[in-house]
This record gives sequence, C-alpha cells and structure tokens, in this order.
Amino acid sequence: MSKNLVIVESPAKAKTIEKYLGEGFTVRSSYGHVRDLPKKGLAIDVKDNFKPTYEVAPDKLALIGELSKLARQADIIWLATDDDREGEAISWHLKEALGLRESNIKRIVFREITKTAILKAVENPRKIDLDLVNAQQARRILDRLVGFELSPILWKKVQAGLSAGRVQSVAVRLVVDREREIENFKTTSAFVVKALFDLENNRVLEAELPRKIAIQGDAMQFLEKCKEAIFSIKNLEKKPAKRSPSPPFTTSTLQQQASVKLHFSVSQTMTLAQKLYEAGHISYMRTDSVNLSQEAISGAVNQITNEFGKEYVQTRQYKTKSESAQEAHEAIRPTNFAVREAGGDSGERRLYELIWKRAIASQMADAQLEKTVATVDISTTKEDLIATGEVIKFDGFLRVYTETSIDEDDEDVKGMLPPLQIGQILNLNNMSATERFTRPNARFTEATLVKQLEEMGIGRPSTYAPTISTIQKRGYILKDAKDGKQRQYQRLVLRNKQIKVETLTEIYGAEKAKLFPTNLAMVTNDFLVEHFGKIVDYSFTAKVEKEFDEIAHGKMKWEKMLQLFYGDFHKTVEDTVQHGERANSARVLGIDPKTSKEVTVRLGRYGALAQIGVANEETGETPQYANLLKGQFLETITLEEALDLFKLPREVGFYKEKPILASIGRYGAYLKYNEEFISLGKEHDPLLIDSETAIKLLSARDALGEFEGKSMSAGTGRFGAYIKHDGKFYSLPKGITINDLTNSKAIEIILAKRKTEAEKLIKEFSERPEIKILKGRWGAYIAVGKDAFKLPKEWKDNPEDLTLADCLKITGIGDKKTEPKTESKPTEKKAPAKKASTAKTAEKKTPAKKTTDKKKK
DNA sequence: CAGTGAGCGAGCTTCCGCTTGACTT
Repeated sequence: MSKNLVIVESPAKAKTIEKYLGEGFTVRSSYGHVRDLPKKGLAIDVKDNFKPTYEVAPDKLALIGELSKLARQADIIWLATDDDREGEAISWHLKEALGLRESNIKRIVFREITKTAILKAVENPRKIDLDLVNAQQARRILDRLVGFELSPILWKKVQAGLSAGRVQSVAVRLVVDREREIENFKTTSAFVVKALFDLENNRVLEAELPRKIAIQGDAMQFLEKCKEAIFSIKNLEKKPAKRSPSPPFTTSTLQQQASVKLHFSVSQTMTLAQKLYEAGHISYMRTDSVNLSQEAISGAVNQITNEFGKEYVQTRQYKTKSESAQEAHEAIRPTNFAVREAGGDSGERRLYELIWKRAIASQMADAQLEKTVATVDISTTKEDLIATGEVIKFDGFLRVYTETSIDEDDEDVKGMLPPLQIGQILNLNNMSATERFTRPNARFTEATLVKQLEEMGIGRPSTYAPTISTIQKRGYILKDAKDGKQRQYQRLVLRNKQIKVETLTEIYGAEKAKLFPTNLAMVTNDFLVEHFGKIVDYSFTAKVEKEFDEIAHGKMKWEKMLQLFYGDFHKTVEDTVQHGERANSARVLGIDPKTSKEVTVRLGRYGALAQIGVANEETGETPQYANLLKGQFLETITLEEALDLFKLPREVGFYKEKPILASIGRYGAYLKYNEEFISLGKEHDPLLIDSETAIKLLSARDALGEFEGKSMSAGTGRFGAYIKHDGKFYSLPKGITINDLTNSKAIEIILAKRKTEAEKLIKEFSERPEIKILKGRWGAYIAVGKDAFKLPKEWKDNPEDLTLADCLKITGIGDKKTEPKTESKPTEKKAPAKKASTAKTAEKKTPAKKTTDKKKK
C-alpha cells in the first residue's frame, strides 16, 4: 500500500479528513502559514525586484521538522490547503520549506468537508498555481511596505509606538469621519400626524398622515381643519406579500447578529465559534461564503421535515454579493442539523442555537403575509390618512428565525387591523401632531464597523476581530457608552374638538458599546489623510485587489505592479520625512480671565490636555495642566469647558475633620477621602456636588458596619451601586440604593450573591462528575478519577472560589479528553445518567469552606 | 484605576493574513 501525506491548514479539519480517506493516508495540519516575512525588519529587497526573504517562524520549526520527516516517508504529498489566494501560498511555502520535489506533490482543493468532496478532490489533483501564489506575495509585500514605512513616520511626526496599515488606518478613518459627521449634523424637526379612532368592542384604529409637516403653524392649521371633519373608510386594499430568509452565516454576519441578539463582542463570538468548531459542532467559522453543501442541505431538509413538516421545506442556493469573497469554505452551519443543542457553556450554547436557527431557516419556506392598507378620508381636506396592518398567513422560516436589524431605526411592528368596511364612519378619539427630529448616522459598533469594512472589501474573515482589537489597543478607538441628553419637543393634540399644545421632554442620543475615536485617532488620521490620501482612501484596497486579480490570472507581473505602486509611494514617504511638519494638534482657545494667560489644548504624551500659560525659564513659570475628559475633543472643546477642567480637584467639605476632595479620573468622577476613592457615578457632578451630599455619601458607607470581622463599604461605580467587602464587590439588586442599606441588608446581599455563585458552581461541576475538590492533609487538591492535582497557592486555602474553568486549566484535562473516540451523540446520552452522582459532588463542593473551619478548630 | 506633561537620547515600536498555542508544583 502506498503511503500518502495530506497537509491541510486546520487540525480539526485534519481529523475529519483522515476519517474519510482511511488507510494509507496520514493527514496533518500546517496550522496556517508556515513561512512569512520575519517579524522584524522590512525583509524586502526593493532594489532587487522586491525580493522577499522568508523565514520559518521560530514556533513553527518543530512542526516543519515533523512534517518533513513524514514527507520523506511518503510516496505522495497532497497539499490540501484552502482553495484561495492564501491557501495556494501556504502550499507553495510548504513545498519550499519542506524541500519537496515537484514529482511527488499533488495540489488538491475542496470547498466543503464532506466525503464526496474529498474523494472527488483526490481524483482531480493539479499543480500549484504560481500566478495565484504571486498574487499573494504581492499582497503580502505591499502590506509590509505600507505598514513598515508608514508606522515609523508616525513615530517621528506624531507619537512613538503608533501603527498604520492598509486596513487599520481605514477602519480608524471610518470612525473618525463618522464622529465628525455626527458633530456637524444639523438636526431638523417636523411634525408627524397620527389619529386614533375608537371602534366597537374596545378596539382602536391607528392611522397616519403619509407626509410630515415641517412647521408647527402648518401642523396647527391641519388640526384646525380636522376639528369639524367626518372621518370614513374610503378604501381597503389587501395584498399578499412574502418574506424570505437570509442566507446562512458568514463570519461577518455571524458577528453582527451575535452582537445585536446576544450582545457578544466580535472577538467573543469568534472564541466561542472556535470552540464549537473544534468540538465538531459547526463548520469552519472564518468564511465569506453563503454556500451550503448538498449534504448539508439534505440534512437541513430532513430536520425541517421531521420537526416542522414538509410544507416548511424550501431549499435555496445563495450567491454571495461581495466581490472580494474568495469562498474557500462553506457558510457557517451545524455539522449535524439533528443536534439541537451543543456547546460547553452557555455562551457556546447560545451561539450554536443562533447558527442552527439561521442555517435551518435558510432552507425553509418563505413566510406568507397579507398586508392591509386602509385609507381614511377626511371630509374637510383633500388629504387622506393611512392605516397599515400585516397578518402572517403562513409563518414559514419565521417559525425559527427572525433577523434583527443592526441599525437602530427600529421600524414599529405592525399588527393586524381590526375589521373594517368601506364607507364606515370612524369616531375620532384624538389626533396628534408630534414633533420628531432627524438623527445623524449612529456611531459604529464593533459589528457595524465589520459590516462596513466587509462591504468595502477591506480585511478578511480571519482579520475582522483582530483589526477591531488592534485599533482599540493602539489607543485610536474606545468602546464606550454615552449618556443621552434631554430636549424638549412640541405636541399638538386635538381631542373633543379642542386643540392643546404640550411641551414634553425626551432623552435622546444615549448609546452603549459604541466606537468613539480618541483625539490621537483624529490627529493621526488627519496626518495620514494629508500626506497619504491615496493609501487611506476608502477605495484603495478595492483598487489593489483588482491588480492582485490580474496577477492571479497571469495578466500582470507582480514585480511590475509593486514597482508602479512603490515608486510614487516611497517618494511621498521620503518627502514627508524630510519636509513634513510634525503633526500639530495645538489650538489656542483664548485667555484665562483669572491669570490673563493663554489657554491652549494639544495632544500630550498621555492624551489630550489643556494648558494655561507657557513654561518660561527666566521667570521660572510653569504652566498648569489638566486632562481633557473622555468625550471632549481638541477640535471642539470651548474655552469655558477647558477652564472648568482646572477647577478640579476641588475641596468639597469636611467629614470627621478631614477634607473631602472631588475630581475626575480616567474612569469618571470620584470623591477622595482618607486616601480612599468613592466613585460618584453619573448622578453627581464633581464640579457641583455640595458638602452635604458628599458627607451623606460618606456616612452611608460608614453606617454599614462589619461582617465576618471585615468592614463593609458602599459606593457607586462604573457599573452601578455596589457593596465592597473583603476586597470583593457585590452589586446592589434593582430597586435598592445606597441610602437604603443597613448592616443587615448588606449582609443579606452578600450572602445572596455567595449563594447564587455557589449554585452556579454546583451546576457547572455537576456536568463533570469526575472532577472533585477534596481536602487533604496539606490543603485542598483536585481529584479526577484516581489522579490528584495540586492546587496553586492562591487556591489552597479557599478552594471554594475555584471555577470549573480553573480546574480544567490546572488539571490540563480540556474538553478534548472526554471525546477521544466518541461522536456527538453519546455525550448527550450520558447527561441524564450522571445525575445520581451529581448531588454528592455538589455537596462536597459547597461545604468545602466549612470543613476547613472545623479542622482549624 | 484615580498622576503624569521637559530632558541625557540607547534601543525599541510597526503591517495583513493564515492558524491554534499553554511555564509550574
């Protein structure tokens, strides 16, 4: 029998494929790229036709050693890396790094991990496509040149340690541009007219004027006209409509829906998906394809038929809309549609459910709707009111999945209209004209930024999450919340033939988990736009991608492409280094009336600052500094706002003969008393808070007294009100404020939290009955079957704080160990059988602390 | 967590795209 070595990119894939190929085939994984440009230095000889110097990364040396040993023993080496540009390059690098001969390598590709696809691939081997490899090299080299020539300019002209690149700089630019768009947005308002009619049996009909009225006077006039009007149903129209499901998930749509439905960050989503993938529950999670394999589709059909019935089946083949998609994989889907629940923890389980629903829905019938439009005649005007309703006649895919819009403009859900007849006279309850305001585009969330990047063809499924982290890590972007502001609006109400004008207030513009640019981002972005407009242009990637495609199709030489790009680019780099001014962020705001000195703002080493006066060696004068607050921008801060910053820290008053200071730190406003910090939360302004309120806050803390020999304190932190005891934080339950706290109430809260935490642990541990925490002569240890594992120092005396995750880490038994030969089904069966033993484990777990206490006695 | 903000001027920082790592007692 001949010996075959197959190399794929991912170890999880290797396992599955080995099963399909059977004897004579050894399947190994390259774990992604095996060779690359070295981490440090340019490693590109620009003068010698951009000749790159590649190296095997230090942590890949052992792998390459093992693979070449296996390659020597094999007759044929099958290079089965992904069917895209990067995959082709990985095959080529493998060939080079392993020193393989052309004669015994075969390049095979498949876009789905199914037995048929793999076997078919093996029957149709080809050679490595060097044009495609060259396209990848051009991509790699261009990115290195851009990144490693631009970043050092930023170190010189803006700030050390910064970075720039084809992808990240555009991501930052999007956020900066959006912020300015919001800042410059001119809000306008108009009046929306709605009428509410009373019908029989306590039913109501709501109808709306199809146009908005710009001016309040006109709105008033309209209502005046309606005072004496007779309202009647002029027309009724019923129209069938349908709604179709979305395609199954790609990486970016998964990130978007997990963000809006489950509130996961993009990196959280990817970590959880990775776990599901490694456990064999879902197909590959880094993909830009919406395609499903035939086998997957028939799996879905079976499941839909069994669970919902034949009439719910409607298979579809989706096509990608994105030009940049390379579609080397399937869409994200469950590996087995019959498995309704999967995943180790609640996050994984919820993500799996989402993936299952979306994939299954994609093969389900359209929902059939009936839309009703009722036209309401107003006898005194030529205009009509419109009432619309919607009834679901057949739910179809809506039975399992409804897409949530990731934009905030949540359209109101339409219900059914009450029974109506043409000519029916309606009885007006009231008609209102309410002032509504236009809104600027919302700030990006992580997920909407990914969506935007994908639409522009910038970045790849494997880089969306890392890019989002990079721009935050570099200090360009902050993920933050913003409080809403209050504003007043007018409302005219016609009721009982009388019109009343009301002035109401609303909160608007509150945001959560949104991306805000920092001052650093604005300064850096403006610098890049000024000097390297072409590179940070939104269409730059699309432009170079076209050229990479030409290289891939053999229509252009990669060296030529780089030559054309680099000549121009490098000249600009040199020019900027020599003649470009340092990025100057300073702005003069005016004169401080107190000192008559100039007030300026600029970007300092640690962020944006305001400054009064300048350093003067002769007079020995030093300027005063103050940080700008979160959300204050160099380009928009006013003199008054800047001067306010210098009023802090400020002495608010005295408590027990010691001063209370109020100020603002990186994380918000706080009181400082006796070297201790008390967060003020959102309801108190450090500039305004009075002595009485501050003392009240302090004495509320004192009043808590002690518990278990340690004092308790309370405060309001970033995440709400809390009790602090023995270094731990306990958040207050809803409805209880700091002022309600007494000693016994606080103890009650602490005990309640301990109890729920213990219960959580018991639940976790009950799923792994083989893991127990026991007390030995020398302290606690973890027992797994007959094996014992020592605990690190910090746990030895309080093993009750150990979580299951800690145990798995310490013992090294990951989830992998439980499934060596089993498939997904047996694990499900096991669960109920375990229950008998769980109670005991649970008991052992909670009283662990008490056992220690007894022993001590 | 809660402040800092110059300067000796060494030696350092950085890209995008593939993939999963895991030092102890």
